[in-house]
Amino acid sequence: MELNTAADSLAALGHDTRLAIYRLLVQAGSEGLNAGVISARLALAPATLSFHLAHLTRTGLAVSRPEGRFIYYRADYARMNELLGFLTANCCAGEPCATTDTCCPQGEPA
Amino acid sequence: MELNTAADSLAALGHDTRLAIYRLLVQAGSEGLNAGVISARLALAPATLSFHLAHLTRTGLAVSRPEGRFIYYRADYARMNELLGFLTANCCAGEPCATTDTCCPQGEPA
DNA sequence: TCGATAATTCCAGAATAATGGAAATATATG
DNA sequence: CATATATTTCCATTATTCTGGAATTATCGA
Repeated sequence: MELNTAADSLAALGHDTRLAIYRLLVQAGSEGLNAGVISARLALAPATLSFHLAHLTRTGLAVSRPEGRFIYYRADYARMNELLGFLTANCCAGEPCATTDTCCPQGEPA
Repeated sequence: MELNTAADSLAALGHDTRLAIYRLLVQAGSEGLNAGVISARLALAPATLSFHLAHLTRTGLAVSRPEGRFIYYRADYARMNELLGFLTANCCAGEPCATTDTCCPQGEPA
């Protein structure tokens, strides 16, 4: 993953409202949630929600699927894990990193 | 970790220059790097670097330690892992999430 | 103590992002 | 077909963030 792409994704998550939306999607699982449900749960104006959903979708963190009049959004878990991997990759300068404070509790990722 | 705090941290990482700085710190390990080294490696104006380092420090992702005329910065790995944990917590709506595409390859975190 | 080096703070201009009302698009239902 | 519902797009306003030159603070070495 390019630094540039990772930064875009992190910026997408770096906003209270978008992060709240994203967490709903992560928790919702593979079914996802439609825009109306999200709008109701977070009390967001439709235009505002649309703006943020578009942002999450543009960066690949969320994926949309039309279903009749509704549009369902779900978190792309593969994308999420790529992003998490990017942050920890090549960490700790070769120190045994599972023991250096709490870096990489599962050991240095590939 | 509060949503609000997580969003601030993610926003801090959601900028090309800051993410580049943070990755240098993550790779540098517990010694960290001083501002001059970072400035040289990324070709940043001192004021600009200072601004971004302050941002990373304010959110707790980086920690500074003065050493003579130099100020060393290092990544706070514990903080990083809290943040990563926040993103995946309660994921996948109870589906067996290690098998749902690639969510939580190590299984649902606590 | 003085000059050099490291880094920060101050500041203002430039750029970018967020918000939500209103109009537009699309689908469903009677 | 007409109406209701779901969502998006358009647009203008407001707010926030980024950038880097210049001044400032602090430490080092001769």
